[in-house]
Amino acid sequence: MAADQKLYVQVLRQIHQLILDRGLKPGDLLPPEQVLAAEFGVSRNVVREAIKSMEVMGIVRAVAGRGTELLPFSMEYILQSMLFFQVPGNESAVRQMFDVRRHLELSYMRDAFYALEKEDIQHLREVVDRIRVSYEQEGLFSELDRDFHLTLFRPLKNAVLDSLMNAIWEVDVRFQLEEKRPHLGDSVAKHEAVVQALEAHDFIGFVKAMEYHFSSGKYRNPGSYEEEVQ
Amino acid sequence: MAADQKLYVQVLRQIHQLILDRGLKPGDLLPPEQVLAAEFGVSRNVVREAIKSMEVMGIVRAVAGRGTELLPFSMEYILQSMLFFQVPGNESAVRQMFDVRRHLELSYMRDAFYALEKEDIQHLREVVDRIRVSYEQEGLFSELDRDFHLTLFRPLKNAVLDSLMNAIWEVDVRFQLEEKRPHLGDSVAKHEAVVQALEAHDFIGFVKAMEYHFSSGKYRNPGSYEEEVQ
DNA sequence: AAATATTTGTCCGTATGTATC
DNA sequence: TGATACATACGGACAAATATT
Repeated sequence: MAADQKLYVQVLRQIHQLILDRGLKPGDLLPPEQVLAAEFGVSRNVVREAIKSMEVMGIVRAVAGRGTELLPFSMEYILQSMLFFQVPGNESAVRQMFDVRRHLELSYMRDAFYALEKEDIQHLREVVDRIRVSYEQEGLFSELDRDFHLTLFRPLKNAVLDSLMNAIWEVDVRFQLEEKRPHLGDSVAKHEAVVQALEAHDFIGFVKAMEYHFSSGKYRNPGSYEEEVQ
Repeated sequence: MAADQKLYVQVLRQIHQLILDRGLKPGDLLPPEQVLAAEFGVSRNVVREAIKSMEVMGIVRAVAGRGTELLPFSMEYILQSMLFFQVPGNESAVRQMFDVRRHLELSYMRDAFYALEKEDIQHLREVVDRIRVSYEQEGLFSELDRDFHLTLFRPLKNAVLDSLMNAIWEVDVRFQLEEKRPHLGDSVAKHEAVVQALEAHDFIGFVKAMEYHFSSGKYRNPGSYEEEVQ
């Protein structure tokens, strides 16, 4: 019976506590299901439900014949649930995600500008050049675009931010809500402007280019308050 | 055997497809486990594993004797996994979360300012007044603080943003990483400044107050580029 | 109000495929 | 190659919670 909460949730927490107590790190194996079941005094079925739940969250990976392995931090599993909520009538969730992404990028661009190394900028340059000739291949543009934006903010070394943006891009690639194909030339120019500003170490130009990048018909201009404050 | 992927994942997708096909909305009930098991040609255990996975992701809620109900959009379940990754050596994830929250709030504050209604501001005023006398009760301050910030951005009607911030606050309440108790008076002043600016319809004051709010010893000042651009 | 049916919750046992040694 | 350990998957059974009549 559900004394306080469901059994498999309690087991979930007990496993979590066990991870903490034993100081298990990514790559380590959890005790076998049978052992856990015996230790917690529950059936293997309940342990399985708990572990399967952890698996879809990207916390562990269970492989037959080997064991259940702890994985490094990730939030990619967000995609899983996003797909579920992608039912007709709730498609606004995708637009809201894009809105969050736009705000995040514009908000973090300052830190990113100063964190980017030469190699990063060089990589961005290569990506833009490849974008220019990516007209033909289906889906290639999305991948390059994603690479571009993730590279921008990777130097910040914020795993939460990385994972979040990655998840949002995953949604983007699948739903192609932005349909950039029609104005791909436009998009090339926008990315080109960003890279050029970076190569010139021009922060102001970088800010302008980023705001320009997000000012397409699909996106509302987020506005800036620098003309109001001071 | 795992032909392509694990069976419960396939069932997960089949259930998803079923939701789409039948156009199930939040509040609707999924078919019983036995029916699903029969329909998909798998054991009931596998169906349960799939459903439990959906449950921890906040997609459904299974209640004994009633059925499995579809839930409205949410991202609160992120908390579940964040807690797991909170193992020693990875505690930076929490700080990264706070950093993301700070950027989100500062980035969205403009939209929030213009979206806030009178009732919202009134509610904020009440919360601040209650914060002032929340010294004694343990944990009360955190709840009020959370209420304050969520109220700020709720008028934006962005479920993704709401859910995200809610999850981050959940982490905050649990870990109390910011330990505001020592300088609670300081915190009262910061919230007070925000509300006063809102009550006076003073956008610039609002911006200053928000930046002031996030400028404590714990938080790095995110900086602003208005003095550089233009 | 009470009996009955439905549905999830939990357990047990067993067989099989697979990775590791 | 074989043996072992482990996750995978199945089926049946009963309890507990809820809904229905």
